[in-house]
Amino acid sequence: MPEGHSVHRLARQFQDVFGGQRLEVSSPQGRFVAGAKLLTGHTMVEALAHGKQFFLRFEHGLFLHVHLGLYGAWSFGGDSTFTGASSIGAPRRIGERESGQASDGGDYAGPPAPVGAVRVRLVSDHGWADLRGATTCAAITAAEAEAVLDRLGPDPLHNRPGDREEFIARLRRRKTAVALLLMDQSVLAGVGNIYRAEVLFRQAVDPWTPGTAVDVETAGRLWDDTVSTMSDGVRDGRIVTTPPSLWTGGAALAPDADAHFVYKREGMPCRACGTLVGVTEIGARKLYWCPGCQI
DNA sequence: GATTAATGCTAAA
DNA sequence: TTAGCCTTAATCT
Repeated sequence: MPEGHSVHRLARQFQDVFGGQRLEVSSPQGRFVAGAKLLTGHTMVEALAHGKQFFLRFEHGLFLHVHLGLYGAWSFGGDSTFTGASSIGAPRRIGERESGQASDGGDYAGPPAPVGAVRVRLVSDHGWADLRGATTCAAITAAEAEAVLDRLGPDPLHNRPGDREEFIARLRRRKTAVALLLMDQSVLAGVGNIYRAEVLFRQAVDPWTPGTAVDVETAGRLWDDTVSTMSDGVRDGRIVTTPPSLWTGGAALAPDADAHFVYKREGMPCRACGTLVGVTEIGARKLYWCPGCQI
């Protein structure tokens, strides 16, 4: 379920806590035993994210490739060089949250016994990470990693030179509905169902507009707003697309009920115009939108 | 205790 | 277009 911002946070956390560390790699669940053998005992030199694809590069040239899919998640723990145990990925209660077994003392005695179906366990001298429920988990070569990246569109969280123009071109090349194109990872890498709905609302774009009918200026605004809202998501560790003025009680943090404009708000009045928010299925996913604002 | 839905994607039909 | 993947939390009986 995580969108791109969660995967970028993962890459940052893996770089911080495992970068340059020699890792023991195992598969308590048993489904990744062969891959684990190829990686165990090697040093993780770099953690990378592009869209929702996640890679760990090891010093001998192989990569661990992970895609969390709909319900994958990592959980962590370790000694004081870790910021405390946490989990990132599918919601374990509300968004991403601390999983509660932080060990902040200096008496780290190794990882706990695996709970549930742990596909991969990584263990360093200072901590551990467990992966559950991922769609993709593989040990691959540099060429194979390159092939995965080649299929993807620009990632708004990288926002490299030329990315904005590339997105605009890819969006306007196809007559598919813009709501589908925003979730097409070859057009835009990292956006999922929440950012899709929220950015379309914020930019007042009709979700059924064909890509070919989106003007350059509007396409540019979609990119810019995606960069902005997803960057906030990386910083906050949750998706908040509403401004503080809409948070009840003047709260410093957005209450969950106030965090979105349309996502999961079907039947409730639009925060801007009062029209009831609608929901429909498109591409086997739910699309939320305001029939009043997004003409 | 059983069922369903979820921030996703692939491959088969 | 549909089934399936494989996990958890929330929502039912």
